Amino acid sequence: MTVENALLKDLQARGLIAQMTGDGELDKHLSEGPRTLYCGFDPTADSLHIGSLVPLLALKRFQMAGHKPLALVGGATGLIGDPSFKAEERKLNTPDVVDGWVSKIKDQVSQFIDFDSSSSSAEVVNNLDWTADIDVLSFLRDVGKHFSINQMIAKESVKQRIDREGEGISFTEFTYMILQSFDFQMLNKNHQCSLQIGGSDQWGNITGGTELTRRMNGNQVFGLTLPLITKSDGTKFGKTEAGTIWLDPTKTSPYAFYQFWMNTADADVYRFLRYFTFLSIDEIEAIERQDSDAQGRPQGQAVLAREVTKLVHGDEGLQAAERITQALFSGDSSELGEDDYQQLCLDGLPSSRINIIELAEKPLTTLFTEAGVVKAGREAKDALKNKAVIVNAEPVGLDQNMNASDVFSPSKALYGRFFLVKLGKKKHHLFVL
RNA sequence: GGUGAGGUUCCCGAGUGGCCAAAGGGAUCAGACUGUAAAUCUGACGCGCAAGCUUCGGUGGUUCGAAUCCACCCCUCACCA
Repeated sequence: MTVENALLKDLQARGLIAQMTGDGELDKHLSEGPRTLYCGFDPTADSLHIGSLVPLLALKRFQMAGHKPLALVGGATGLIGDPSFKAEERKLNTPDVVDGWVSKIKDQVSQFIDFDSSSSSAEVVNNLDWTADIDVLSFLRDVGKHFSINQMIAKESVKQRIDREGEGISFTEFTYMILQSFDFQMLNKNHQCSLQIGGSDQWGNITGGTELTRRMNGNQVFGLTLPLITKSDGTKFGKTEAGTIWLDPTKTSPYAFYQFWMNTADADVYRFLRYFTFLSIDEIEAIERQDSDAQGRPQGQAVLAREVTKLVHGDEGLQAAERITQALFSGDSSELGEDDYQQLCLDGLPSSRINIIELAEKPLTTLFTEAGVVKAGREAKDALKNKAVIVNAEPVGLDQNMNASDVFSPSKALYGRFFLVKLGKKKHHLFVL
């Protein structure tokens, strides 16, 4: 579909439009003036992860184009659980747990959108506010009556739960779609919200909302979904062996976050620049061109890491991440002063304290396992055998395994207390006496 | 409810009495090559520095010896009702 609206054009050029409702009418709708749109984020953990980044940035893209974004935190829907494309029923979290997560996610969401830009100022809303006090009978009569079970069952998003033998869906989760549709209708009524955006897995829930709004409010509203982010090698985006990449800096340090983007495959990096940054398409294409002309190392990953880290963790977080990266990967740690080592700890370089007394009896393999440098002693052993372990620029072999007190003797420590351990090419850990 | 198939180490999947910590593949980790890529090659891959210790749905049993045989139980899948 060809679009006229500048914002939609940009989104399309970035590959950020999976589906749209309204057969071109959304195009006109957005061009006619500032609109209010919303995107929901359910509290399923105490932090959002990078999977939520695309919709979060999309809200910002709309805001920059003059529209008013509402970030909805699902205090109510989080109590129910979205069954869309989920293979199995999820266990319910207790209300106080969800409530705690709501406040954290409110804060997180808030940092991405502008709350002080006159007519397009963002707002954060919580769907618990309009669902908590609703009574069952009203809900069933006023809202439920508009939904056809036949249509709900036919939705692709719940199909595998309906069709598949051995897996079922509870009435609770089945109702999720109605709740989310109700949100859209309420936001339309109270905030003149006319567009909902979300991941492509939300299509069914979103169209449910446009239907309900039309029936209850008589208003035409729109939906737009963003693509599921895929990786060229087919593995799931957003996870590493070490786990999920969270937006919360205490769960994933800015340094680890930066490194995650740094490790993006060449085949994905220019696409990701389109998805995850505000760089213009022209700028991104220029980078791509330069990289393909130049021999050797591309700059795409570094640009991506810098841009996204800055968006999520601000200038300070970016600086911290770059400081560590510079110190560890430039191969020149001799430049670092005592204060710099202090700073690396604060910046989020993994570190642990060591106790000299315990060292005498402790093999290096155990020490590294306990510090979380490796998952099992075997990995450490393997690395030691391969001369892949470097402590303060000095290689350490397997023969030193039972000799920890010598390897980490105070006389060898930098500034009397620091040991920079490198295991393999990418794992760094700071041990402090 | 009936019939059939099956539950093996992170995943897939061999193994039907000792040679089994258990083939093969994937994932992962490390090395070489590189760009903190990709592809490729090499090594490791239950836990443990080691001696050694603990695994093959669960519980008992047979046996010098079981993932492999027996009994019961639990669960999954397929087809039928």
